[in-house]
Amino acid sequence: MVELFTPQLDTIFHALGDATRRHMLSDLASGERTVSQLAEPFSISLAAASKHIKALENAGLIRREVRGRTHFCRLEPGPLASAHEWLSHYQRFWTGRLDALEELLRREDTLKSPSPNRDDTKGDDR
Amino acid sequence: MVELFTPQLDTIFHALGDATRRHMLSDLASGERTVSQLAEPFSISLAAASKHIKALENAGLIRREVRGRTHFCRLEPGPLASAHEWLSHYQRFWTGRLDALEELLRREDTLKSPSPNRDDTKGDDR
DNA sequence: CAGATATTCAACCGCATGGTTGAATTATTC
DNA sequence: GAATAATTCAACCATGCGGTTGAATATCTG
Repeated sequence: MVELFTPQLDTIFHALGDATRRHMLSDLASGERTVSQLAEPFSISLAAASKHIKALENAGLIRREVRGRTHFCRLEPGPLASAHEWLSHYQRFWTGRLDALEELLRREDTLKSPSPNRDDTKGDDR
Repeated sequence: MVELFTPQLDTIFHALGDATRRHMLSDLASGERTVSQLAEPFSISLAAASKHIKALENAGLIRREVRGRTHFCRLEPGPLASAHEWLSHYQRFWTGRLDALEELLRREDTLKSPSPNRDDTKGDDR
């Protein structure tokens, strides 16, 4: 179907909406990192970093493996793929390319006939 | 550089982190909508919808054109493309494929250290 | 002009967020 | 066993968010 599991997208996009967390992800792109390593570039407390990491973990964006007293984090690609896929749905808007489905929708729109979904024909045109 | 203009990504991803706003965007994908039309599917006040719309506008995700007393909103693809592009940096993690940028980074990496893959254990004792 | 329509503004509420600090937990090391 | 290291927990604080309601601002219409 067109729509993904939206509550997950909520937490994924929310996690991505913070520069610190995006930076952590980009750090994790080059390999496994411990909590302290992830926290190091920022001038925030370790507790604050821990919360960020938990947000990422909660969104499924990273996975944590505890070895001894150290927590190692690794990137988990699935949710990133989901977000990417959701955005791909709008790709036609910046590429200008239409696929079959979009062409259909667009045809209806230019014909100005009542759409299948919402027939708000009460509005005047200009 | 790998990173886009991060403050913009903050607001873009934040705007996308709400199901109501994502729904509005998907509505706008089939064409121009007024504020009331955008608000209609949800059981929230018009003022609340207005705030959502302002968040989308603020992130540059939509553009507003006022004709008479009615505000028409249209999708603005640029920021969506930015978000999509940012996520694309991580595409290799779920496709297993390397893009050009990654190949470059990786080439540098393999030149520096013998470890070919992403395990860069730097001087870690034990 | 009066009234209806479309939308925003302003004040408020409850709750989540991102930050802090200090104590607690768990694991390693001497 | 005691000290140190890695991380979380708990309490707290300021700020922002998503929601509400009621008034305000334009604009269209009769």
